Amino acid sequence: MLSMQLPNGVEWTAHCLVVLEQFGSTQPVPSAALAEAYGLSPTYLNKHLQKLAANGLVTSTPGQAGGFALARPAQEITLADVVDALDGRGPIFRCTEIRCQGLFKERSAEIKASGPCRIASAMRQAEDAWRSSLSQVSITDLAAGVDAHSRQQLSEFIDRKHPEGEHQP
Amino acid sequence: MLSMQLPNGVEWTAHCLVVLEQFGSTQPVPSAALAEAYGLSPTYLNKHLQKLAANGLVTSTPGQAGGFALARPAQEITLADVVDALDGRGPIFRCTEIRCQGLFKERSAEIKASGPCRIASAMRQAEDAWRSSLSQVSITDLAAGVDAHSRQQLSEFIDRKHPEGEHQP
DNA sequence: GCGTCCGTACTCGGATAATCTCTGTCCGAGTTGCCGAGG
DNA sequence: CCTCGGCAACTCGGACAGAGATTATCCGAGTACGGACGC
Repeated sequence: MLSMQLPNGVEWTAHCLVVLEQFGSTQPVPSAALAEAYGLSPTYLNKHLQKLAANGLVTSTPGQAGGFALARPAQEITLADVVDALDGRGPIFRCTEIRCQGLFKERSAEIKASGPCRIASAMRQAEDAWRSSLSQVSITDLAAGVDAHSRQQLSEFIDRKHPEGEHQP
Repeated sequence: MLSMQLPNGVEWTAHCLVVLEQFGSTQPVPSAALAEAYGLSPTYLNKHLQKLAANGLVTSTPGQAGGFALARPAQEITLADVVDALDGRGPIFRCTEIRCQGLFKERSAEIKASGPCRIASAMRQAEDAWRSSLSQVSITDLAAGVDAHSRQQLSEFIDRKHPEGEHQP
């Protein structure tokens, strides 16, 4: 038995967003290229990117030479946005108010009037700390950690897929 | 589609620990009584309490008049301990190092040498903030939020199950 | 030579199975307390 | 009256199904580019 963990699509799309940052909002990158670059399942990655598009993080352009591109400046996209988009911003801890059940069913109104459940409060506070930490990390910060060699390698690979205005007889 | 959330056993056992705090480490409380008090599944709650016992949070005494009791002072048991015991202290975010896969498979050593993955670092930092917040809330703090009427109601209910030295012809 | 039309190839997008964790339930092993018999 | 043995009931503990979410995959709808045709 392992433990609670958030969908691994978060990791995938986070890396993809860093790649998209490298190419700006002008040049769309197909999901198939991103998947091939990182050795991921193309269709499944596409599914995750769709969620990001539905939440307004990236724009999707269909047709030839289409793909995904950042919808906003990279500084304005944070890890919290990614998690919210993929995981549905639902609270990690869902209070079912069991303090008002069983023996205490009759007094639920009285109990709730005496104050909020402290367990739920503590959990929410911890979750706020988590989200706050995530919201302070933008795609720009993440991109700064990629070494130059990898960036160049990516650039060449994507440009090979998009012969945008050069060579080839 | 809902969202990632931690097992609801956390909520159950947290409330149960508050009850156990009320009775101290002297008087064991059966899991069946706790389940009936809060209207929960007796066997499933038992399963969760077993995990707490396995992690040294509570002591389990078998036989008649047995049950569960706190293994440590309530101040020394925090919500972080509960989450770790039930959820297996595994990290929420598991980095699979996809930055070293696909195109970059050949250069994995070089990339890892250039520094840790910033996505993983940010995630770990956020998780640390979460754990830190949880570790600052003890069972004592939670017990302070229970109204007196509920405490008395619980005391009467449990004592009725444990006629410890009084009445009955 | 230029504009228009059509075909093709590529993209995203949603609908469809397989796998795994969590949820819930059951029954067995072990221990304690009680009751009766014996000294 | 005290001690010992057996019985019964209750407890925890782990093994056994079911539901839900995540993971993974496939195929269809739509769009933009490229070339061919007609003017």
